[in-house]
Amino acid sequence: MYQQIRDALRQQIADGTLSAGAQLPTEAALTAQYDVGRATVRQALGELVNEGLVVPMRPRGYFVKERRPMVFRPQAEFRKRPYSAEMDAFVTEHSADGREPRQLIEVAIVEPAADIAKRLHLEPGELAAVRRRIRWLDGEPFNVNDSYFPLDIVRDSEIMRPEDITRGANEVLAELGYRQVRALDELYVRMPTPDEANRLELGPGTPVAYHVCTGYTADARPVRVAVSVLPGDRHVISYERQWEQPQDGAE
Amino acid sequence: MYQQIRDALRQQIADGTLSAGAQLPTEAALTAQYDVGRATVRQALGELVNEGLVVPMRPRGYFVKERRPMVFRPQAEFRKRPYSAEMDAFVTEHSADGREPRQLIEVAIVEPAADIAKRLHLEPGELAAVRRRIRWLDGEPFNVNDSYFPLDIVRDSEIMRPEDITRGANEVLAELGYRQVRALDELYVRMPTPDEANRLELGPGTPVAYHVCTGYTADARPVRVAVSVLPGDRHVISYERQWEQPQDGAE
DNA sequence: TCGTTCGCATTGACTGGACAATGCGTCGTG
DNA sequence: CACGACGCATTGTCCAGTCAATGCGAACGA
Repeated sequence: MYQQIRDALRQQIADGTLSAGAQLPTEAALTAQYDVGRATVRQALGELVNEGLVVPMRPRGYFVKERRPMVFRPQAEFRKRPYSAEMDAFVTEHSADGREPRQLIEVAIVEPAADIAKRLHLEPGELAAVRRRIRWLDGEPFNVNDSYFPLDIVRDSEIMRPEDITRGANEVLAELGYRQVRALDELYVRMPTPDEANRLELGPGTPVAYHVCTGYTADARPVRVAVSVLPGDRHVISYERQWEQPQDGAE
Repeated sequence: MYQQIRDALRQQIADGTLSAGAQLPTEAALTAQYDVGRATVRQALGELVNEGLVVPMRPRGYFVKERRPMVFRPQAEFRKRPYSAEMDAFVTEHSADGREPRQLIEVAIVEPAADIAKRLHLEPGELAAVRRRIRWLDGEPFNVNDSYFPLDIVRDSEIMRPEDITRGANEVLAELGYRQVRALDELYVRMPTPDEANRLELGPGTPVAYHVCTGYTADARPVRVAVSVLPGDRHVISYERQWEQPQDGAE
């Protein structure tokens, strides 16, 4: 059965017989080795592909996938440096040293999708400004990040210009009188839409994290919704938490 | 081609022609409708299954998958009640009212896997206690959560007993003199291993979040590593963040 | 009326083929 | 030596069929 072939190959990948980047036997070789039809071999290989373990490089053969995750730290927006030694070590361990970053920023005025509008407390028809950003690393797309702002508060501000804002869009918002003091993060885990798979060049078997961050001012007004799509094989999402002495425990 | 069939069905799911829980046309119906071989239809349906959009309920047919995510809030361990009104609203929106929870706890002494041992600063061969917990909701497995503790600090404590600790394992740790003041969270997004897929009854096309939380005492000693496996179709992971007035912005 | 058995529609697994698409290397040519 | 054309190995797509597994409902029997 195809499960035997699949499990045998998976075992070889797990125990290192087939190391990262190595080529698997060809379909023809497996067909001969196990004496089955080609469809059976293809089903076995297909499942490994969907598990994200191997990648077909047509027409060169199947290869064991490599994984080099980079740290994605939502808290970095407002706290550049980690405050604990553990996080420091963790970030440097997964650093992008030697890889060449690139990004493209694009600004538009849109009527946001229903879920975005709801988080920004916008009525149907109200407009928002969106800064769309795509990031590359070594020429490969890494993640996309769209930040939405209510149009009436950022109109004519620096945020509408598609250049990199070195001091940060959040700082510009603060200068406009909308300093964020709180944020709510949501993380959804799912398979990518076909559109996302195209833009991020995702192979099958690569899930994504869909990260939505809503930032609030001191008077509880939402002024920013940042939506990120993070391919699972290229990211580790990380948070650091700290609390004061009298803690109320709960399992 | 199979892509046309796949895209047509996906469109019908997206625009509501096929609503959540509805049955898709059978393979035979699609074969006739598009005048193609059955393998072609199966490939189209297979891709939709791998995207997590439809579920095959053999032998009744294919059905549109339903998604009812529940909030997973890592911060709840140390802060039972959300501190912002937004989080309050968000949690109640995705509440589990009317669904029946159940859990099973199991305690063991193990030599932890290398990645766990590293986070706990254990030498190879040193032992750890692990509290393994599986949670169900309405009789369906929901998530698994394994908490590791260095054996030498929890030996003979309440943590070694496989009962529910109402005041929380963290509180017990604190009573033993190991109060946690900091934690580092890591989130990996990937497809489940075959073992995870079995234990959590995951269909194909369901990715998981792999959540690792390491808790530290005031003198930076790691005393607890909690590993959770969260099926993507049943969870939203959520954090709330707050910061003090002088913020250092960074885009 | 209730319980059991059986048929049937449907998907799962598989065969053994065919032709198309594609990247790479080789060979030949200018 | 450089460049282009070609062949080839390999995967992608597809066909037409067979047999097995399975859950549901209908028919049947007590």
